[in-house]
Amino acid sequence: MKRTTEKLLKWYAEHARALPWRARPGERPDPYHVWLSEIMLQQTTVATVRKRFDDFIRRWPTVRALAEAPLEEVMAAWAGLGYYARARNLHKCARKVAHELGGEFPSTPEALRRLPGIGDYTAGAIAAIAFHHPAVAMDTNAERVIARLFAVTEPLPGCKPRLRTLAHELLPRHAPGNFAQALMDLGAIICTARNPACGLCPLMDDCAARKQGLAEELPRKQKNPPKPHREGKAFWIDRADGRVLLRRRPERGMLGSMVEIPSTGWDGAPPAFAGRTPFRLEFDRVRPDVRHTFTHFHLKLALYRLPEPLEVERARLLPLSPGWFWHPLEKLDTVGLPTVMKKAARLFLESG
DNA sequence: CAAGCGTGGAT
DNA sequence: TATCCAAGCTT
Repeated sequence: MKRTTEKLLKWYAEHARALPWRARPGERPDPYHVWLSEIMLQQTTVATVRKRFDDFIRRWPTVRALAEAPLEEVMAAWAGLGYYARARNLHKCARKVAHELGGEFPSTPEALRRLPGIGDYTAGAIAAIAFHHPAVAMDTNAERVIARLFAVTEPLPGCKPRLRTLAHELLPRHAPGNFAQALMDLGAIICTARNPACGLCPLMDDCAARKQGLAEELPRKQKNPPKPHREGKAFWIDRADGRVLLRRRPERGMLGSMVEIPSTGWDGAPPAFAGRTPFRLEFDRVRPDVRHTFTHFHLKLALYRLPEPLEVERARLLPLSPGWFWHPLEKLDTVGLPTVMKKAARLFLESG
């Protein structure tokens, strides 16, 4: 085994973070736990996942239990975590494992890779961590550590194949799981994107970037394009019996399969209702506006509410499209609103 | 294969 | 306020 790898594993043995989805020393990790945590952690901070992982495990202790759950419940449980395609794929994947694979996750990267929501990184991570399969798991941490260790100056994503090859040369076949997690912990604690703590790094003597004074600027990558500003309107249509009109968004696109307060315009799509406002009703403006930033644009959402709640008999006459539904206000917390809609709902409730 | 896809925290 | 970043995947 390479000396660098030995140093890394020794450091990990002493400094590994204790995380809810990690097995205790000597115990076998549960592939279901590893899989769920890896999906949650895609582009999401450890701090955020820490708060949500246990909720899922408690509610659905096994992949079979998760497969039995209605999609709507899984989406609601995922609300606030973002990148909602992950939740749809999580559910699809659970059903596939439960119904086509006998409830057992595959153990090779190739087989894992065929499951929904599992790409190259996640396949490698599950195989290495849960099944001790000799695979590398190239996430942004691993890429950053390796790029610095070998002073790879070619920018991402072009250098990805080279980084993978270099990582593979360090991979200890007897401890692929610890190697993967060691790279991630080192990247998260020491070899951080900004202000790396090179003075504390167990690999400082081996690091080519440090020797060349390049650590902070590697890996190189293109700048993100600026985010445009968009605007939209959301409508609070409540009923005298304490229900509010909501709708489930289509599966494809922004906030796919999530519940929203009827709104229009902000994603560039035409409104789902005819006329300027839903059902040509009259509305009062509610202040302030909601401001929210998505992956690729800033949103300013103007809020409108009815002057008075609709009488139930009159509300029944509204021609609701499929996907629209009256929801009890006291259960608003459990319906699973995405964050932008949670912000809007809060302002509506405070205004009424 | 470049673009689309959430959110919260740090700077 | 603006920008970047965080255990990426899909089309």
